[in-house]
Amino acid sequence: MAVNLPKEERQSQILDAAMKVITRKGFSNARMDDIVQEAGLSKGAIYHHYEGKKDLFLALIDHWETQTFPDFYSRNGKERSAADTLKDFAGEIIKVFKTRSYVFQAEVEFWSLANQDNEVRKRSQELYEKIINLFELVINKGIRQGEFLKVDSRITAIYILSVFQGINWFCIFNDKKINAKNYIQKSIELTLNGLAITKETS
Amino acid sequence: MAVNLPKEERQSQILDAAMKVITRKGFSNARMDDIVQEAGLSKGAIYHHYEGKKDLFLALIDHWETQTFPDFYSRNGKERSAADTLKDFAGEIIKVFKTRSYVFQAEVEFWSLANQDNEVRKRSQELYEKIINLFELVINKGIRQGEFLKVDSRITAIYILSVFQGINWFCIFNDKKINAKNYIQKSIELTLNGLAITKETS
DNA sequence: TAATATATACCGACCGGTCGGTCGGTATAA
DNA sequence: TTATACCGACCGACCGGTCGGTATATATTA
Repeated sequence: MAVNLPKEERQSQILDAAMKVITRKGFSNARMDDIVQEAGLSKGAIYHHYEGKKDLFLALIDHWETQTFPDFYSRNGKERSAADTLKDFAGEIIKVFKTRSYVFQAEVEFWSLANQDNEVRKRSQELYEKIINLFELVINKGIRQGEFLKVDSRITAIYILSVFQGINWFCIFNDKKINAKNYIQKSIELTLNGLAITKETS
Repeated sequence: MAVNLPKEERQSQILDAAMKVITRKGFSNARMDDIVQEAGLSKGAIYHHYEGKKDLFLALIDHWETQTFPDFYSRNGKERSAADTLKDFAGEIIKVFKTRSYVFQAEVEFWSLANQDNEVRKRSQELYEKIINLFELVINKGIRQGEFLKVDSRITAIYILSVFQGINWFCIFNDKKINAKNYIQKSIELTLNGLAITKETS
């Protein structure tokens, strides 16, 4: 029998296992027994910490938030220009893609389930609102400082979010012609080009 | 008992029903019996036309392609500029969103399942490659005619695809501040701004 | 310090509802 | 008469969840 661990550690262990299994097989095809096996624990252990499969998934959304972009929120430093901050974000995306691309596969699952379940929708939206707000902050700063055109910050934030989500293409499909890093780099260039008041020749 | 229909009509009827149920409940939660009921037929009828649930879903991908953007491919007329053609695409997206927004919800399901199943991945990618190729055609035309910067056409095509996919935000979540039409319009503006050689003041 | 009691963490065999798929049959068309 | 289309009761594998139990940690008492 596994030695008793502090609640937080054990739950983190379970969530990590759930993340692996669910991103690989999808929520519905992921059996609780798969997660049990991946975690190296037992059904009892998991049901001791979570009420059920859905509860576990909801916890996974929060877990995703805290784990995936730990450096995201600290990137909005005062000394950097808005454009540079957005480039930093792009760099973070590339970094995460290289080390933990399952992060993006998880997102696909979030969206799919958000479409079917109100609680998942609510939690997912809360998560994305935070990211959108962060983007808006940067965009508004860029506008204020005369760096960017006077665009609608929320629309533009969703725009950038969507462009970043495009990385999913490279997580799910096989693209032999271009790679994710290239996509993100060129994309952020294009976006900044569209936002900039004076056009840079690349 | 339902009157025998021509194969194509009956299959289309089944696929329409499957589309409705699957976009609402997701593939796994959609029961064959749900589809049976929605179609107003019987299990026997559906299993007569399709080998099983997965086979039905694969057929749905093809069905999606032919049904959703009937006007997409005809939009690339020679007389219109590349920018205008992209604007036309955006207009199509808005039109589809208004009349059949489930189309975009279906895409989320495609991506989710493509991540888990090779056949679904293959078919989905084939579908998207066609769209990407179409976009590339327009982008290359824009470059050739001195309208656009000399960007990588494939990356840019995926970029635009991603921006359009952003409409899913409005299909799945509740955005009280902005709407899908606005998003698409401003987005295509931003994108064209980024691509354009001479900057238009909006 | 050891013995005892209580609470918490963990185990895994088992249950029972669900749902994809089957198949013997009937209706319709050729 | 034959072939095709359609019907729907039924089967059984599968899997989320349960629960009686054991192990470990913590508190209490002698």
